[in-house]
Amino acid sequence: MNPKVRVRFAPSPTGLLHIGGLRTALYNYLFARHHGGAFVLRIEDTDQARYVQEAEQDMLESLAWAGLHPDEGPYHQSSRRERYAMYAQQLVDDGYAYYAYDTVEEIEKMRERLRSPQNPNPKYDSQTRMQMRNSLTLGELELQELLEEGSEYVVRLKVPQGETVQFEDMVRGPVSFETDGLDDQVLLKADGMPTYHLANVVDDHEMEITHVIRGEEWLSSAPKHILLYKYLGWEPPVMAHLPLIMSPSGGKLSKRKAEEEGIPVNVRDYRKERYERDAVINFLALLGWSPGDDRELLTLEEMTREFTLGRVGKSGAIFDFKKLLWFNENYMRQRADAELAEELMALVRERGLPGKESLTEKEEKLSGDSEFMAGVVRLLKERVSRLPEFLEAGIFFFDAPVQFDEKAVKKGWKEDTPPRIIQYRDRISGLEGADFRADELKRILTEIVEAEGVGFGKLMMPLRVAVTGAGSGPDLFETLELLGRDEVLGRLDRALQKFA
RNA sequence: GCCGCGUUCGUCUAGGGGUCUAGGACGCCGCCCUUUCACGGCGGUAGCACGGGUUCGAAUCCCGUACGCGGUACCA
Repeated sequence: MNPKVRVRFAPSPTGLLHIGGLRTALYNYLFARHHGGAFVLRIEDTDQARYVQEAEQDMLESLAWAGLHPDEGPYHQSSRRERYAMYAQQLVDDGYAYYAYDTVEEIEKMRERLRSPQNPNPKYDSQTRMQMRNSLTLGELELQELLEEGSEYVVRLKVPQGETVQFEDMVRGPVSFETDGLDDQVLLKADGMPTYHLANVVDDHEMEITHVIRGEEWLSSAPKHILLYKYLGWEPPVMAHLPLIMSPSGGKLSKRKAEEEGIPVNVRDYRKERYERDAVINFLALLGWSPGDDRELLTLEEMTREFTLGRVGKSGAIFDFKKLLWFNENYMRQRADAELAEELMALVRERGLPGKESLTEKEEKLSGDSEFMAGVVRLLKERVSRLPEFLEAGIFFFDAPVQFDEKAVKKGWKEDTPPRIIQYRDRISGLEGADFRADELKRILTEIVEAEGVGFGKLMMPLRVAVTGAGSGPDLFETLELLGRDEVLGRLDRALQKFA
């Protein structure tokens, strides 16, 4: 336990919370909780052009859904601009940064001029800065003039030449960069907003963040941050760069790729599709981390107890959707039927039944009957992976089948079938209320097939097709019981007519 | 191109010099259970990227190659 530990999750509100972002948040959360420290939420809204209105709300809701409750925040960088400007000025005053007046066109011109096969992306760096228009190259007078004109400028970090920046990454071990490979990063943009680099360093310091746990895409900019801490006279936090979540086809799991491969990418989608919260968390935790033994199903508490950065892997992890489903099945089956039924009912209220424009009175009544819905859950629980699938797999519970599985019909409905169905129909039609039970229904069927001297399937198969439209499904007698006598009789009559 | 990071079954991973003829999980395949389908049980398939070292001994340490990924913006 180290109560001094403070970590932050710092998403930028440029879109909905990404599933990879949730994992980063989770690892931060687990680390903080493991050490009894604080988990801080900070919104990095320094890019006004890419700001998305609903993003922040979504982050908050998604984090809450995931159960990752921040101890502090959300803090907003947009409301702290004076701080950044102040430190940027300090850096300039101390000679670690400078004003640059180059327009984007001028920079682009420089790039075009220097671009070559060997150097496809020329940088604004110690090699080129003396050829640009900045406070290092411009004369006193010219500078004065620009200032008076109110010309736009940015503040750039003056990266030193020939130095090596080294730091210890908690996931990767020692990492080092040559400053010659770094560019003179813009710290303060022309609109007065800081870039991520300045803002995150200032905030992490002022918010007393002890450990920066973030995605590997930040590894390359870490040396710039280390430099900034040094120039600002601050102790840098411990860094930990997490491996990326990859798409099955390779590469970072981007929105486009994920969607192409049928993987929901926004946490909101998981909420909407009613994935089990614990399943998503458990799955994400194990995507890049392991408790060190063979356990796979872990509670948040267990994960918290076991979590250390040392057990986080170094290589990217491919998002295995099937494994997520396995976790989802596991957690879903642990829940009570009644509870799942409640959720299912809410789902129906929200989006109706699959394939139906609107609900009929009967559908309305059935889907609002918690006992009936719990029955649907009970019969289908071992056969579906996600909550909405109860509706898809159990649509026949609400209405007599319209479509009949052709193969099942062909296989099960023979010449001699109708008389047996009629026989069964007549027998069960005599069952009153409470007698219309699975065991009784099975007994009667057994009697008939035995009397006829045929196998169970001879009657069961056509019966199932007639009632559900499919060749397979949950226990037939339980299904009949749940459907109720009148409904079953009606369906049998319809089928008899249809296949006559 | 340059810089950085990485590389154990198809996938997620355990493994941190001998106990590894490399363990678990998902997936896949088969068998059992069940006169359906699932669930469950049992079993199987499959991997240390490659090449050099170091060492009595290397999946484990070092170097190189290959491949992958990330970065290379007044985006985060």
